[in-house]
Amino acid sequence: MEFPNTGDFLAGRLRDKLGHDDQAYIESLISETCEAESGEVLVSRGTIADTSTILISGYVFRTIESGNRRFIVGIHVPGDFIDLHAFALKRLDHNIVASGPVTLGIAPHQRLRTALEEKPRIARALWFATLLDAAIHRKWIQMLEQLDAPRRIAHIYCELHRRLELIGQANNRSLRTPFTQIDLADMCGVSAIHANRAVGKLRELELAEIRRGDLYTSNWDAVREYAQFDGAYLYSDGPLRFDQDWL
Amino acid sequence: MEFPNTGDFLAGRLRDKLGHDDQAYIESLISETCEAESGEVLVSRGTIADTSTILISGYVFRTIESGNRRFIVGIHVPGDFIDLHAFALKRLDHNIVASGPVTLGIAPHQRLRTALEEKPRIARALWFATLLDAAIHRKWIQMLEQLDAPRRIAHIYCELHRRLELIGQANNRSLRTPFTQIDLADMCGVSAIHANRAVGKLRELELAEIRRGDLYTSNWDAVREYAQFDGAYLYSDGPLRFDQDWL
DNA sequence: CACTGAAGCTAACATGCATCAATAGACTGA
DNA sequence: TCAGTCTATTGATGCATGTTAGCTTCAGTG
Repeated sequence: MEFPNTGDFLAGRLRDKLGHDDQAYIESLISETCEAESGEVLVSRGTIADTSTILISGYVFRTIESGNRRFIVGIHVPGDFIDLHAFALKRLDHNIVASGPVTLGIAPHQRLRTALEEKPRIARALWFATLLDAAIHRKWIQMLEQLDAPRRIAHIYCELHRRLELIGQANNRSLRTPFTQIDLADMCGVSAIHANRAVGKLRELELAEIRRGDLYTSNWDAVREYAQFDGAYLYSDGPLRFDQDWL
Repeated sequence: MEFPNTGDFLAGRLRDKLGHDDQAYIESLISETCEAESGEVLVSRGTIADTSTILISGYVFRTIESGNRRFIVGIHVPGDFIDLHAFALKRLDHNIVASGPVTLGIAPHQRLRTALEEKPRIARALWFATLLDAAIHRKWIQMLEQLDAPRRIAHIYCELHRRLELIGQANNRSLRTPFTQIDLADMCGVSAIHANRAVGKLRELELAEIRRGDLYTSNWDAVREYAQFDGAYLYSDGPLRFDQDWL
């Protein structure tokens, strides 16, 4: 299986936590890749699947529909397993939707099952990945409890920037996404109009300019301070040393 | 190891998903039990632990301190593993605090390690438990994005009621907790004054009376409808049939 | 080129919530 | 018993955000 930049981004969040051979093994779980268009529902709530999916390029949202409105409860960047839960829980409690064009890797559950049997370190790595998802969820909860709309938007971009950094795809001056202001509103739990005001406020404060989802800034540090961003929850400070501590 | 009502509540969220022998095995992971008082910090952010903890009785909060305010990002009921992450992540990104007096079971990581080696079904059950935590987190995110303060409070009580039901500790007419209005405020991301008004609104609407954390209602269905509560995200509809599907 | 639809933007008014101030009740310890 | 503290409660005021409406900008596309 050939990838755009093999091994560098795949299992991105496990970077430094797995050896090169383990990363290659995870890549071997993928039976095929496919493309999807913006807005396409990749995994539907309630569907019972026999494959799981790795995001290779682009962004996807985890969304929950409720009362004819959509809420975004999470975002994924390349290298993330986006529906590993489907493997253990069988069905998902939410939808997974492409934001912009995406490339996906398909991992049949059969291969995952074999991997869990034969490679305990892989099993722990996958568990770690789901724990990291939970840690990110907790941060979002706190963010929603604590921050006003402009800060929420800034925080979301700070988190994405850090996560892209971890897979070597971050840029010093900008962060390109296909997000609309409606998407930002659905992430922050505010109206689209208010998301627009919040974007305007970041511009007015000369912290960042957000145009069609792309964020431009000359001072990421100032943005991070404004959003009270502390990336410790991403557990990206070096290896977890599974080998010594586990099994 | 003897428990108040052995096997009935422990690994409560795995109820129906594990056989009796597996439940007994999980109980055997506990080396000792201990008590703690209200407000006691059971696990501190950043601490490196070599044990994990099961909640046997009482309630605990997951809290994040930020800007000299406390935010509650999750609640646990008896039967929950409260710091299983500490086993895989080594350190936690948040604190765990007792709400009211609690009884805890201590599971040394050494025993967990052995369990993961020897009992793949236990490993999957623990993974399932952490996935369920993540699903609950996602629901909280949606709740914070969608609902106003009175509905958030109602939703939190609905969730707790359902989770207590799953361990056979729910009551038709009431739900007893040691939560203060300040606790409710910290869960909902509103001020304590506004939490008071939200509680007042539930009273005014004759949906529920909340006094010193205890909720009394004659109509849980009405409360659930008001909070737009749908418990599907708790994955409590029968066994997952690990045996057939996994390994 | 004009048309079209989606996205971005703005204004005006209504509501949710924060904040400050003040009070009352409940528990605790001297 | 009393004082002190935590919790619950209420009113007044201002900011944050929702809602409705209408407008502009821009990227297709005919």
